Amino acid sequence: MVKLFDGINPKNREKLEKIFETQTLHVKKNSSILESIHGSRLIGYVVNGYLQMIKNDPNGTKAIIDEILDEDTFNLTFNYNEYDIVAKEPSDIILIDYQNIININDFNKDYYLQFLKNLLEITMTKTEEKNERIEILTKKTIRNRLLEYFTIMSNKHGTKFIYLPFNYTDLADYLAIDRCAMSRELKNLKEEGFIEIKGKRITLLYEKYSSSDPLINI
Amino acid sequence: MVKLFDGINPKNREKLEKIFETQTLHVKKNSSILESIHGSRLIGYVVNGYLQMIKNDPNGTKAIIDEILDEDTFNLTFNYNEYDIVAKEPSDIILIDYQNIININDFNKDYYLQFLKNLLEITMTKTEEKNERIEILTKKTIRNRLLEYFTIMSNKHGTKFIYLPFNYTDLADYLAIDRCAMSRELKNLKEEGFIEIKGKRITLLYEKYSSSDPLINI
DNA sequence: AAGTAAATGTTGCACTTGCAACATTTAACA
DNA sequence: TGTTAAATGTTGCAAGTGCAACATTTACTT
Repeated sequence: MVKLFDGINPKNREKLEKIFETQTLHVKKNSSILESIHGSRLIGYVVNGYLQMIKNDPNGTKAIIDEILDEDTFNLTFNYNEYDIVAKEPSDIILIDYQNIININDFNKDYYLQFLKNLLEITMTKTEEKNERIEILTKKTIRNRLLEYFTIMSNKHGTKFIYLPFNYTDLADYLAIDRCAMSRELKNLKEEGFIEIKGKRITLLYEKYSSSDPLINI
Repeated sequence: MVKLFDGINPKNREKLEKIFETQTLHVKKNSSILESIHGSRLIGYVVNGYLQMIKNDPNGTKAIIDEILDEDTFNLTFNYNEYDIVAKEPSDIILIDYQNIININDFNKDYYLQFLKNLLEITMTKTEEKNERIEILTKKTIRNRLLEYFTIMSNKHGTKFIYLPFNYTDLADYLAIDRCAMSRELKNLKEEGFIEIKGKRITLLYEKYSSSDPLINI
């Protein structure tokens, strides 16, 4: 997985940060970064910590739009749509105004080009991740969403073991289903012998899954 | 909306296409492009036409992952996840192997930089669009999905009139809901006086919408 | 270690929605 | 223009799920 400053030595990275006029942010757990930022489009780089891009409904429903882990990058645009970035863990972030990246025209240092390519690569990968997310959310039943999620995770890491990257409450939010109903369905899947659960480790006991055919047990 | 070759004159565009070894594709209506491509990661540019990135479930459920209109750009990666690109209208496409874009190192022509910036800009905007999609799919009821979609479209164009970019069958697929159930709910919304429907033109009759509060009529 | 908050497990019930089956309208095309 | 296909409208019903309310476990905090 490419990171934002890959292939750029510390000295050149420092130069870049100066040119971009980056600002550094230390965010406490459970606090938002919205009040401490300005600009119309920002690139954020998480040095360490864990962020969530969320959209709060007035009715209390929390939609997890994106999750941003260590050394990950996100972009935030301020328009008609208001998202919030909340630190689930204490986080250190670097913020760059997108315009400062783009407006550099005759700066033909190779590390600037490298930076652009990194950012492009990261953004494209992000798009693919979002495609997967969309694919999951397209499933109509809780069972199919869970199985689709498991299958994707399993394929991604090439093993039948899945370590959930977040807790079950957040997983329910991520899959956009009711936590209690999810809990019920996980129990069903366990009892029917399709999965095994030990804390945040889930083992897939089925060979192949398609949402139409019955599951094939091994 | 930035397009892939914006700010690049025809002569330089031609040079770029040569260096990138682009291939041109003419796709008939309702046919897939999967069989005619190779590479591990592709950038596609739709000269004219209309494409859909879809994921077919064995049970016949069609998930619309992305829709690609005229002069739009998409990226396609071949990994564990198999998507299909289908032309809903006869389309002309330019395909570029992503590696050919990235592997150019000491080519410091300004139009190459411009191209990279365009691609970056487009990809970021794409990410935001997918965020909106995710936001919609996060809603748990048909009514809320419809209203969220309408609100986003309305805000985007700054008017209370919405012209659906596709037919109702596809809209249902896009919102990942049953077409019949959607038809039923649209009827309800009409009868309750929240919207007005004339073909593919929908007029919003409410001032503000939040999925918790009751709708405010005007 | 005690006390509090957060996360997880459980279950009944009302309601929404997917599904199926069919009618009707509109579009496509020879 | 007539014929066929596609899109849209309608509705009963069974099934799945959100919601609420609560029990229990685990994680924090001082």
